Amino acid sequence: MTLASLEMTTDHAMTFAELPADTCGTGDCKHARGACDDCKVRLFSVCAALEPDELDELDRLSQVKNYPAKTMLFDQGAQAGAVFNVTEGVVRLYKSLPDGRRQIVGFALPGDFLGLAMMDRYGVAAEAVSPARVCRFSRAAFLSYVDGKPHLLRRMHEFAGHELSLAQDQMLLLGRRNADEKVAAFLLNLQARYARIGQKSVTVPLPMSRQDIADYLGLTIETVSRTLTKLAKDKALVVVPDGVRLLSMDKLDALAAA
Amino acid sequence: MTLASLEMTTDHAMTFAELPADTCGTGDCKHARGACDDCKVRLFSVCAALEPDELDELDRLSQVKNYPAKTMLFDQGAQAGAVFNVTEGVVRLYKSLPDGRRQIVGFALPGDFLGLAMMDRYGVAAEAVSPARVCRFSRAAFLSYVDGKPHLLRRMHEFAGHELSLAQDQMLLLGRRNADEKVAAFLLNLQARYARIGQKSVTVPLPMSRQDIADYLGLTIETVSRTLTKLAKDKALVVVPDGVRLLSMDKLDALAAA
DNA sequence: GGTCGGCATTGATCTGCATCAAGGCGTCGC
DNA sequence: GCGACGCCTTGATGCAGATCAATGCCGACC
Repeated sequence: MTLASLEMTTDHAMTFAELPADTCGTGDCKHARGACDDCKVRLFSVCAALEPDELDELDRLSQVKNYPAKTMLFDQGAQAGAVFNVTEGVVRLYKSLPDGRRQIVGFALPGDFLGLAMMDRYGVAAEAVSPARVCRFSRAAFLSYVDGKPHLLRRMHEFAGHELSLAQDQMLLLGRRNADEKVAAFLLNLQARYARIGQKSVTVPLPMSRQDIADYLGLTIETVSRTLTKLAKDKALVVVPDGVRLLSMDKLDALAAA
Repeated sequence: MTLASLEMTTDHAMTFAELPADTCGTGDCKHARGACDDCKVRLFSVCAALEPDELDELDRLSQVKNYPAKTMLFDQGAQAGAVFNVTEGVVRLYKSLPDGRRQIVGFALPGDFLGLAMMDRYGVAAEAVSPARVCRFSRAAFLSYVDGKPHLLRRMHEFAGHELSLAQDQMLLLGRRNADEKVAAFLLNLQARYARIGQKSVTVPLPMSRQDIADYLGLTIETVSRTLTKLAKDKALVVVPDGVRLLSMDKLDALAAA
């Protein structure tokens, strides 16, 4: 249900502090009581492990926050002051090298949790790709909340295990697949993730830029573009504004599977 | 302290069953009472979270098992019948594509735990690189043991978070680094891991084959060989039998950092 | 409505690593 | 001792994808 989103300390030297998150008063922050009740992603997220009264308690800790596209939720290496549950929009998680090369390690969709590992520093940076809404919890508060709720910890561990599995799939993709296979696998993967959160369709929205896709697949923007054009020529898909329509699952599956 | 070792279900179709593990009577299996007491890796492993009496209990669940080089501990997609703590030797964890392409997602060293995620199927295959000794626990028994020990679950979650961080580092390496950088980062990483388990040295043993290194770094065996030769020409290291001696941390660091 | 800037596409060329090929070297079995 | 095999190194060549460059497209802003 998720893509890479565990945050934790790494051995690397880190820079920057967490961006100011308490912008209450600017209108994009609410201590929204009862927000959990009609939360669209609750059943997909870690919160599904909680009893109603526990959910109420969590509700009181949460803060709904909106991030416009291209704004940063937190930076790689910053003190981890908060954990997040994405409820709307798409967030990119990435690591960068000093010379600017960037690897996107995952796109977080609604229902995904950022900060699963509850470590004291973020291991990746997170930026809104499209306008995003999140449920924000102070890390300290969330930590003491989890303490004494083994079933929640268990669920978070399950999520973490799933994250790692996806990370390992991505390693296989990055290390051993060619451009066609990478792009096909990416599109089918994204389609399956949309389906799981209730958006089943052969039209796959691509809110992220070609550069983002390239940085996720270990390619260049030109290769992504050419590959999409080639797949379109082969009638495997059609490129539409802000997305693709998948025409031949057979052809795409064949590429993605191997 | 670890490399990729969480095991879990993936979305892929899987084949094979777990290999027969109960070969007691052949001499490579012991229900060794008290094995934990003089365990060399206890303080590095998840077990360090346990109280003496808890350790005794765990001891009774454990089974010491030896795997000769090149034997398989478990296969990708098999029912996860057991979890493991590596105590000696090196284990490779990998995923394969139908056409035989292989990606090693991690090398497990003494202290590393295999099956952290406690899912019902293994997401990767595991094979001994060098003769390996492990502490084996039936998954069901371990699961009920962990149940009611939140501090152990917490520690396993910490390990899982660390694993994911390493996986994300590896994604950056696979997607965005060139051959020189990959090899340098690999060697420094391995050296640091040996140091943490008490083997601090500028001579880094390489028990795995060039093919294994290539499959870990997303390269070919020839490129790994040429890169080592080149680094040796540059006086950054010397290739020695079954390993390398690191001569210039500066040069290697410069490559590995970026 | 026009210009500007960001993003995507397409073409030409280059290059890092893969592929193909040939030995070298150490170890094992007989 | 020596042939065979596995593993590694080295060299020659090829190619997938990177790089360089030009153009198109569209929405924002004045």
